[in-house]
Amino acid sequence: MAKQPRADARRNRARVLEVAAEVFATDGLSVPVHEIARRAGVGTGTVSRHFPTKQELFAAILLQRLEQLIAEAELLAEEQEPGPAFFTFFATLIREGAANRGLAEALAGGGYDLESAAETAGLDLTGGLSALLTRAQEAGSVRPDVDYADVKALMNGCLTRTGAGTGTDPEADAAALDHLTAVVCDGLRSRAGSAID
Amino acid sequence: MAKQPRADARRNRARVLEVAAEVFATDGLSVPVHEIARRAGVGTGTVSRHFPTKQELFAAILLQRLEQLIAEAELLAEEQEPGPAFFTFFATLIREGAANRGLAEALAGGGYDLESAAETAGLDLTGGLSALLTRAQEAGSVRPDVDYADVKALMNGCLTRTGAGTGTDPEADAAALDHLTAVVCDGLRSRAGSAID
Amino acid sequence: MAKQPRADARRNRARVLEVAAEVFATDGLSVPVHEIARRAGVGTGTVSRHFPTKQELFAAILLQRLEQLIAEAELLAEEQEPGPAFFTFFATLIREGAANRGLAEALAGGGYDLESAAETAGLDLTGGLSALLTRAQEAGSVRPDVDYADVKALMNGCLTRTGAGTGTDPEADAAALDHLTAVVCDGLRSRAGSAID
Amino acid sequence: MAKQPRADARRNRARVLEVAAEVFATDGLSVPVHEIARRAGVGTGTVSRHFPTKQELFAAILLQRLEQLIAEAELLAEEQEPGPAFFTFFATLIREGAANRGLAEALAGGGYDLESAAETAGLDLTGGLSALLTRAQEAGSVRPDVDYADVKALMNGCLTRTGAGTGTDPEADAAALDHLTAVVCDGLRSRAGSAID
DNA sequence: TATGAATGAGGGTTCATTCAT
DNA sequence: CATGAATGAACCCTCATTCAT
Repeated sequence: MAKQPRADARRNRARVLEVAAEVFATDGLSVPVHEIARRAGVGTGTVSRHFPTKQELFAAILLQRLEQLIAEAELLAEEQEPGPAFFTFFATLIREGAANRGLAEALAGGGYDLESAAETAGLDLTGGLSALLTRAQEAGSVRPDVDYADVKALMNGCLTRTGAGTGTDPEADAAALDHLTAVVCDGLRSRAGSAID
Repeated sequence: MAKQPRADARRNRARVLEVAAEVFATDGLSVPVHEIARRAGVGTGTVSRHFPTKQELFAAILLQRLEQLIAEAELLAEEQEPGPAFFTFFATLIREGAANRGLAEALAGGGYDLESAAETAGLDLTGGLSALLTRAQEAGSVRPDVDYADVKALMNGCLTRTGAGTGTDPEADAAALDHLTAVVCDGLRSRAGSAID
Repeated sequence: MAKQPRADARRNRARVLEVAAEVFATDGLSVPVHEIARRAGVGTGTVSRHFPTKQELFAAILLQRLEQLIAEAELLAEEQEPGPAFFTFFATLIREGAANRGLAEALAGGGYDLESAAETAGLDLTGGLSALLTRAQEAGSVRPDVDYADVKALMNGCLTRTGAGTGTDPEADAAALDHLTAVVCDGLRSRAGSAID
Repeated sequence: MAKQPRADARRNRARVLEVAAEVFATDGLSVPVHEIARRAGVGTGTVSRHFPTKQELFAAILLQRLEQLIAEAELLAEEQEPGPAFFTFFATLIREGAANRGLAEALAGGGYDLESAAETAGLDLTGGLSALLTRAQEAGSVRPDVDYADVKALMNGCLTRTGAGTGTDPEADAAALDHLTAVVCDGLRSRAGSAID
């Protein structure tokens, strides 16, 4: 059992995480580190000490969130029927991403390779979602010819809807996003053949 | 007899466009202008002469491509039934974007406002796709409760599938993309109600 | 007890100011920021940190000097008769500008809008000099048909005398400048009619 | 007698001179060479062929003007009394400079050493003005304790009045300039002692 | 450990001058 | 000769990272 870091160090680390999460969520991953330090009320050096690289800060933020999401996935897997579990989780991810610009950027692959970071960290979003997907497919709730990558792509697509609709009515945006989510879920459920008419 | 620009200038301009198109397609819109100049074997000033601003270089490349695509859209609108016209064009856009990281970034809105650039240039991708969509909906080939933004979002989503394709087997990637496209088209076609089961 | 900036930062800032003041005084406002950094023995980023913009560096140097000069003007206004107060201050400005190419450039309006920068900073050179002028005119020490712009122009004129002084004998230059200043002051004092004879 | 350049070359040279004179007069010496070529309807290479360096273009323009002015000075010297000759020429220079931003910049020493260029070219503005000045001083029309450099400085001063008054009423500007000129002439005429009151 | 100042490479753009056509 | 495209150094500014205090 490793020695605990000093209490103030732990507090600072937590504070940086908290602020960075907010800032990345609001403004995306390209916010200068400097800005995060400023808002957290610490020096830039403090950020760098805890997260030697901006990428590592991304990882800490995003993987932390991912971990919670995976936990939710597991809970859903236990508590609900395969179909609803999958669809609920899918919608959750989308709402999450819509509320979190940085997460959306990372999921879309822009400028930060979340997937491999997760893998390195031993997290398995892929696994969590994959498991839900597979079960839903086995239960016949989701068409069998889609895979994890497809689902992720559809999720990313939904997320770009939000990006575009800035400056208008946030409630309308949210409604439109929910509607699109529903449409996509419909598509995933449908068992139709797929010739192009 | 219009006054032609000098032959060597045309060659260089073409070379810059060609190289930039390649580089943007491969590496995205954030490659330094300097790098494009280097690969084209010209000085940075030469790039700036032909395209005074990086944005104008984007425009030259992307709008040229867009123009062709819009022409295709119009052709399809004339020659095919509403449904197939829409779905074919949708698939075309996706294949195009998948082969072109820069285009995909621009379509997704990251770092370059393609939409308004197109508008300025008198191009109307929105209009082209919108028209196809509306007609397909009127013909009953596409569910009536999706709009242009939804379609664009789904397109963007498909495009992120490629991004993830970790370079293993390009043919498999292309096949997977086509499959996803087909799935999405299915979804757009389905007339089902949309309760989350 | 106000929070002091760090000692080394203060030293560097001071060093940059000092070097920049020297360099601008000697070589004018068009010296590259890079050069100032080099001579100060710091990186370009250090200059930018303290003075985010070249203009702000100008401001820091010139307004500081201006502030002192305005204070002098106010002191003179209180302690001396209107005439001497005005003429002394006028001569002071000229000597100052003669020793400071950057200040002279800024006063002449070349490349940096000192006037409006001063206004923004709450400084009012115009006001200071204007007030002295008006009072001297009311006291009958300065001919009533000149205005602030005239005075400023005459000052600028005197300053170009130095510019020409081809480096031969600095003492002789200074003497010549003082003499010219005296001549101009004579002219401002004279009450004669002004037909061109 | 050297061989004449080709007729079209002579025409081009003349055209460039003409346009450059206009442009420098209007916009100052910092206009890009490119812009002059463009307005003259020639290639940049043509400008460079005739005037290998921007400085040489300055010289050609400004010295040509200077030559005319010197001729005027000589004419005045012959045809008028010493005093009026001097004052008239002085006023002429000022009006010239006020109408010619480039000339004013050069006279003020900003970015181009007109004086030494003139010397190199065998022109002697100094001489022309100096001669007028000396004669006027000998005739008792100008105070004896000013020299050529003083006069030039006063002229430059007058010229900065114009620079400042942009954007308002051009006629008022011209009137103010004439008034200032008259004031300065008064000062040059005055025989008063010059203690600072 | 925390700080935040220092660093310096890297970005896009401009322009006097050169040189192939 | 004329052309104007090509050049590339120079400019100012940004920011992730390092390191003296």
